[in-house]
Amino acid sequence: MAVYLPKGTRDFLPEQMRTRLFVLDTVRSVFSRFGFEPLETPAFERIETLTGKYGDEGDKLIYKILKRGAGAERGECDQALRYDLTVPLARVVAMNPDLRMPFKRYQTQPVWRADRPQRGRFREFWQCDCDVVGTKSPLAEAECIAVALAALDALGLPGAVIRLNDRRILRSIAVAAGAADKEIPFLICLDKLDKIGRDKVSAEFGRLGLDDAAVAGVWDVLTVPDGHDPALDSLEAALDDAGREGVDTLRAVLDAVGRMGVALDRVQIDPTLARGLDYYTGPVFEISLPAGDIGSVGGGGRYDGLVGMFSGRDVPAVGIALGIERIIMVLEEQGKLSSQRTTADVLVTVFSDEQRNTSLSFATRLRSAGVKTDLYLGEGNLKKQLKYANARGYPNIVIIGPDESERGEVTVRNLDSGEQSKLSAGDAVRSLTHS
RNA sequence: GUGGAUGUAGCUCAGUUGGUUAGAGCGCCGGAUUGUGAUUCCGGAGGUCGCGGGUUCGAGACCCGUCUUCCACCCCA
Repeated sequence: MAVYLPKGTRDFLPEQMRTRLFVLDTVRSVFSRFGFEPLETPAFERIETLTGKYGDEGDKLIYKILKRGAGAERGECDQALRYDLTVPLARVVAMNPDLRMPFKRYQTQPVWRADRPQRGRFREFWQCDCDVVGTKSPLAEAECIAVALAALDALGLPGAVIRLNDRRILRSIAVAAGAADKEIPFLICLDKLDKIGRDKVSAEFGRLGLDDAAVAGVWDVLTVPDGHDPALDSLEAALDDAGREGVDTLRAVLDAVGRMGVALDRVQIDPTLARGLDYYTGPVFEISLPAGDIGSVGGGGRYDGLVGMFSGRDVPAVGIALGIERIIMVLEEQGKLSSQRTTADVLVTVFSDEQRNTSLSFATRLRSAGVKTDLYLGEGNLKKQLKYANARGYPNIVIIGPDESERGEVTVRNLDSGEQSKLSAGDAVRSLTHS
C-alpha cells in the first residue's frame, strides 16, 4: 500500500534527532540558567480552553478532536490539540492558585496548527516557550528578551535581533485614527507592512473606514527616528496617556535589558510590529535572524488578561517562544551543526567468531569508562565492517584480530584521517576517552 | 481556506511534435592479494513512470479526478 505521512508532519530519523536534541538541550539549559522551571501539559485541551484566545484566524487553525460515540457522527468536537504553549500555561496558573508568584516556567513541547505547510512551517512543530507569570515588572520582559537572545547565542546565532513594540502604543494610534472599535483589524493591516508596503496598507486602512487625514496621521506617528530614545521620544510626543504608558514600559525594558548584558543594538524599537494574537496587552516582541528570509524564529509579549479568562483572577504574565524548526533550518543553512552522524564515538568491530568475546569485553570496558561505544552486531568480514563504519560515520573504530589479541592490544583507527595505531587495551581506553 | 507549480531506480534528475525491451550520475551489491573504509578499475542488481479513470492502433508524455511535496496569499514559530 502507498504509505505517507499526514501533511505537514515529519519523522525525525536518528541523524535528525541528533540536531533536534542538541537544540532542545541547549535551549533548556539556557532557560534553566535564568531560573525558569520546567512544565509539561497535555497534547490536547478541552476545546473551550483554546477557542477565543487567538483571534478569528487563529481559531480556524486549531486542530479539533471529534467526540467519541454518537457525537462523532454529528461532527461534534469537545477537545483540541494545543495551538501554543501560552494558553495551556494560563490554564495551569488558573488551576493552581498556590503557585508562588512570580512563577517562571519553560516548556518545550510540540504544538499543532491546521495551517497549509510551507517553507519553515509545519502542522506539527516544537516551541520552546518561557514565561514569567505574576508580575507587571518590566524586568520580566527584559528577562524574556535576555534569555531568548542568550539561547540563540548558545546555538551559534549571535546575529539574532529582537523587534520591540507595545500594544498600548498601537491602540493609542488606532484610537487617534478613529478606529477604536476596530483595533484588531487595524493591527492585522499594519502587520502586513513588511510584505505589501505602505501604499497597500493605506488602502486597507481606507477600507476599514479611516479617512485620508487619519491614515496620514497614522504614518506620521509610526515614522520614528533611528535610535531608542529618539524613537520613543517621538512616540511619546504623539500619543495619548494610554500610549505613553507603553512608551514608559519600553524605556524600562530597554534599561533593564542593557543591564542584563544584552547589546542594545540587538533590540530595535519598531512601532509597526503588531503580531496577530489577540491576547497581547503590553509589550510585544519578535525575533528575526539576518540570514535567510525565514520569517521570525520567535516571538512573544505580555498578556495580562489571559489567566483572568480562566479564573477571573487577574494575573499578569509575559512570555516568549522560540520555534526550533526554523532555528534548525538556519543552523543547517549556515553549516553550524556538527557533522558527526552517529551517537557512538567508536565502533568495536568483530574480527571473527573466535575474537567475538574479546571485542565484546573491550566494548564493555569502553562503555564503563564512559565512551559512547557501539559493537558490530551484524555478519561480515572486516572490510564489510569498515564500510559500515564509514557509511554510518563513526569517528573511530577498534579492531581486535588474533595479533592484537595475543599481545593484549587493540588497533584504534581514526576514520577521518585513516591513522591507526596498536595500543595496549588500557591506553586505547584512555585515548578514546579523551578523543 | 484561495491561487500556482511538482511527482520517472534508494537519491538528484534526463526522457525530443505520443511510437519498439525507460536512461545517466551518485548510492547499493559482488570482484580486483581472505586483516582495513572513504580514492581507482571491472562486473551486477534495481523502475506498478504518485494513484485512478479517459483519449488513442499505441501514453512516462495529452485530458479529467485524486493524493504528495513545494511556492505565493492568509496567518504564524
